[in-house]
Amino acid sequence: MANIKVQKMPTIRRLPTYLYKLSEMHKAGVGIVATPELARYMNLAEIVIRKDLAITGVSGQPGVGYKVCELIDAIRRFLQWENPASAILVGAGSLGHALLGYDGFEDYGLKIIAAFDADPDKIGTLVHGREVFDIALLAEKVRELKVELGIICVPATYAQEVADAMVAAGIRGIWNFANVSLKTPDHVVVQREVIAGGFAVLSVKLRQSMENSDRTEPELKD
Amino acid sequence: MANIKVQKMPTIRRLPTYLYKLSEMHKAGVGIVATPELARYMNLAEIVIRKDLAITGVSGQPGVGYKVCELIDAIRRFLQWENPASAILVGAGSLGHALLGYDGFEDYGLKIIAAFDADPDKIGTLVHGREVFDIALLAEKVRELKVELGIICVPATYAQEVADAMVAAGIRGIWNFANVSLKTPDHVVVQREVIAGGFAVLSVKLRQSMENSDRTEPELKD
DNA sequence: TAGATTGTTAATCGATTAACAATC
DNA sequence: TAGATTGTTAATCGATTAACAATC
Repeated sequence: MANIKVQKMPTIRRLPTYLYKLSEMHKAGVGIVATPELARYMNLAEIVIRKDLAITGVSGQPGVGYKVCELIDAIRRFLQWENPASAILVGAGSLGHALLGYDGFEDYGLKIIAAFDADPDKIGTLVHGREVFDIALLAEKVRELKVELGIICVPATYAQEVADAMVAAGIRGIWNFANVSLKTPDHVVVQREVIAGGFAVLSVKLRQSMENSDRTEPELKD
Repeated sequence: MANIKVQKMPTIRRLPTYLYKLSEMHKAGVGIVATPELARYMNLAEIVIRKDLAITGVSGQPGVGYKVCELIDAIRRFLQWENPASAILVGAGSLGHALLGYDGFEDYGLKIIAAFDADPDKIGTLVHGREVFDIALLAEKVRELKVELGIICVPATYAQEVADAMVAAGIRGIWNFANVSLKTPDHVVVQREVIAGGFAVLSVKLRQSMENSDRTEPELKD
């Protein structure tokens, strides 16, 4: 099952955004940042920012703020992004392409070093500089390259067998973009990404926004 | 600010997954589904499933289960996915391609009808059957095609100006894949998608999994 | 009637928010 | 000292889980 429950999920999900903003500030030569500025950037209340940053263990200076560098280091340490984990990606379709093309992952402790596919037309090609191998070579390559993570971008129907192959090859963590919940042994961790889930939230927000405007501006028409 | 707060977020995020599974069952001719089966599929406790389904308003039959069709309809109604909303997408890079290429959105009440980009090399091309227009034509096309939603897939630096253009053109909802929080007027709803956030969660899960195995199998070595 | 499942009510748990003292 | 911000403690709120009666 590998049913690890993570606490402070909302905070953890925001950490990459802090990291991005802080890196920008660092590049711009800014050394100190205080809660109000981050609150404005994140569109969140100040108290949320302070609680979020507390998770990393850094302490700021009352009346002043936090050291940008310290925060960057602490977030990267908290997420274990100090030395990038190497990953392989299975499924060189359009989503696979998109993930292979995203440079930002390097900053996020993720290095996708190879791709795999079952389609003979794709095997042997290069996608954003990474070779696409025959899926049959998965186990071999994973062991050879000492890969820890697997990213699944295949259609739902094939996702479980790909996961099984990854597990058999010794992978410890799976980032699953396919539309199924995977069954894996306890020592393998799975994170499922449901992009449509975000769209569902947007849809509900839209409905609420309509309802609100109906209530607050009822007689705008005449 | 448009700071709409949505309750039962976790449930809402799972609805598309139920919808997918239920549609599969429907196609396979299954008429009734009970909690235990969904619990197995979702890797969740039965009580979670029942609470999730309750949000849609359908009532099942004790001892039997829920009607698959009823659930499908109710979920689609709840999310207002009965008649698809039309959307335009800005930024025909690799992520834009991936979203344009994802067929599943049709089932999820989303119809991306056109794309926009600033790159002259991309303008005029077709991506998965949709034309890529000059970003300068955004307002015109949005009004002409009566578009309600905008999807932002441009680099963080350009995201705010794209959002401003969308708002000016009359768009009511923005799905934002760029690495910034957008500022929009109150009547415009924004949903930000931080894909790296999922990876952050995976990273924390991995750490916890390591810590667990350290604790439970301490003397495996000898 | 027996077995299975729903759906309600209550209990627990964690996350969010508020207030404010401590610190620079 | 005055102003700003941190970080702690407590209060509120909502989500998750458990127990079980009601229903088929």
